[in-house]
Amino acid sequence: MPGLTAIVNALLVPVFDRLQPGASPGVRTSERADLQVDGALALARSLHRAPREVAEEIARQAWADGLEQVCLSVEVAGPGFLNLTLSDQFVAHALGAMATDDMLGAERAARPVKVVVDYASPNAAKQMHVGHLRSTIIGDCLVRLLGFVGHQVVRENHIGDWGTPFGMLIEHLVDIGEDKAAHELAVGDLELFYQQARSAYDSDPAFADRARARVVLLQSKDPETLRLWRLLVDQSVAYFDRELRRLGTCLTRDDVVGESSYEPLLPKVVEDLEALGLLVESEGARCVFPPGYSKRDGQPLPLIVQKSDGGYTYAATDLAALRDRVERLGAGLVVYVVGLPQAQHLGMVFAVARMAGWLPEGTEAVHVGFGNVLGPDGKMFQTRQGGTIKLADLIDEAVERAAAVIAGRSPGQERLGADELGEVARAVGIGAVKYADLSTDRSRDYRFDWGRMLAFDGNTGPYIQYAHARVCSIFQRAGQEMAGAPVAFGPLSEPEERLLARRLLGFGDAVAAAVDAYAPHKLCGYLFGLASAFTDFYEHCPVLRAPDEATRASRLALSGLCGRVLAKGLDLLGIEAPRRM
RNA sequence: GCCCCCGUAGCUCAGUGGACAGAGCGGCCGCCUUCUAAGCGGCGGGUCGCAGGUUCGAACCCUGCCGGGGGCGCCA
Repeated sequence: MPGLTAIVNALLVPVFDRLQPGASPGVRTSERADLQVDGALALARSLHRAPREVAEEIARQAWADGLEQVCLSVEVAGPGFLNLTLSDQFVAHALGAMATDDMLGAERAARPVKVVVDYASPNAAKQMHVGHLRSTIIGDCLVRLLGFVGHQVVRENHIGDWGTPFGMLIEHLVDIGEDKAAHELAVGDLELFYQQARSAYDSDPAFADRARARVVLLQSKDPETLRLWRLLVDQSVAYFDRELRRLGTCLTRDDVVGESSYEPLLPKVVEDLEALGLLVESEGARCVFPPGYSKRDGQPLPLIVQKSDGGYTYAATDLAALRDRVERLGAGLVVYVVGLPQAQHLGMVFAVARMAGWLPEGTEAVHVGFGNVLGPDGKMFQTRQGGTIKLADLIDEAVERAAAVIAGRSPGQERLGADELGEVARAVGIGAVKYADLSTDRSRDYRFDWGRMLAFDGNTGPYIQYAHARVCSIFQRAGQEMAGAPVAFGPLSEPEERLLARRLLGFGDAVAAAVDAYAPHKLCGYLFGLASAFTDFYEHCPVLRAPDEATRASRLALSGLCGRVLAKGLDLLGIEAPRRM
């Protein structure tokens, strides 16, 4: 279903086209009117005419062309803007159409493709931390958004399960014994395991020698080494699965496609690069030099695919993965939810893939980068001791803090039972963490602050959830299901009804904006505006005690649609919407 | 030295070509016999890092500079 701006835009395009082919009406939402049209100003310039005069002419012609069907009035304002006031009938009609649309007014992708989303990507035998949390939360939201608008989404959790670190990890496993190692990994004590392996490697030359020898065994597919490696990876994956499940993500064990999966493809990547004449041997390493990248000294910067010792680099793995996703899976778009420091590396990988023809015309690879997670002090988010914050501890703390806030609610209201309180605390705590991450521009560093993310005021998860719970409360008192809310929207005579209606009709545009820019925060911003508009409406417009039956039905319809949009919006963010809080 | 990201109210952040730059928090003042006051309204608060340029119009685009962070050959 086309959005509101699209409908009005379509009405105006012929008028603009007549004055100058291709001119854009520039319809947008506005604080001064239901919709605003900016295009007359730009048009006036290229026609060398007075802007207000052009605006008047457009208004007249558009009115005759059918704008009358949807608008109560069109006014020329300021230097030449058109302010549109939509007619009540049209707003009511649009709301009705939205309420009966299973996309709630969002538009399907014009060209649906298979999209691979590469996200989360923790390292086997290593703790998951806040960096993985960001990738996971943002990636999961994009998976939901892209799927919602009709793309076929393939999730890939590209875990680090191959390479030189596994020599020392396997030797450490051998040293402490398989049973003990399995136990440590199973209970999620990966930090300890990794650090011990690391320190043995750094301090014990004999251990380091064994570790290096083990890498060779692993690469030559020695059966016993592979068995031990498998043990490490399986335990790690089981641990990741538990944490990701608790977080409430779309990722499952089936989505784990580790670096090792691409290992068999690496020789062919290098062979083919060589056959294409792209491979250059430099200082013993085998490299590709994509144009546009340079080193400190201004010389071309290589993407090293094979080291001088014959080992493959992660550039080779990334190339193999990208190639596999396009060639075998048939991906038209591959999205990498990876930290911003990887921008140059991924840019080079994409460039080389293009040069090699592995990323043909019409297919696209996108780096959806993100900034660091900072602590409340503005420095890297760490424990007081300077250690990594475990994802599991973070989730525990979120749920505990949410429970404390919920338990401290003002007296005189219905108390939640212990079971429900636990469930709500889980939804609110985890939702707060996710929302805080998603609600700011992902390319910036973001400051992790418990107090702010769990506040019930402002652009927070709990605030949106609370607005939804209030809608549910109305329906509970009315003895109705929200899903079965009326879809007949009345006159909307109060300003708060009107504003709520306008905000509701913006859902499709908000989804499109978030998808187009891979920017979840645009959806968050929309939901905050909607929740605010609902709260305003709720304060000023009694629903169940409305003055008359028609108003009551209309307000119930508005509430119901709002509740559904809030729930859907939260769902797209990967956040639950409890019915009571 | 080159490249990338960031710089907006005391704080945390929206806004990336359109009308007087917005929100939340914090501060001050109001609002609960009324569908959840976990809320709402009001007041105060900004040379949009600096300087040029393009444009009818710039926080937004271009150039230079300042400040913070990151990257720049065999770790991933």
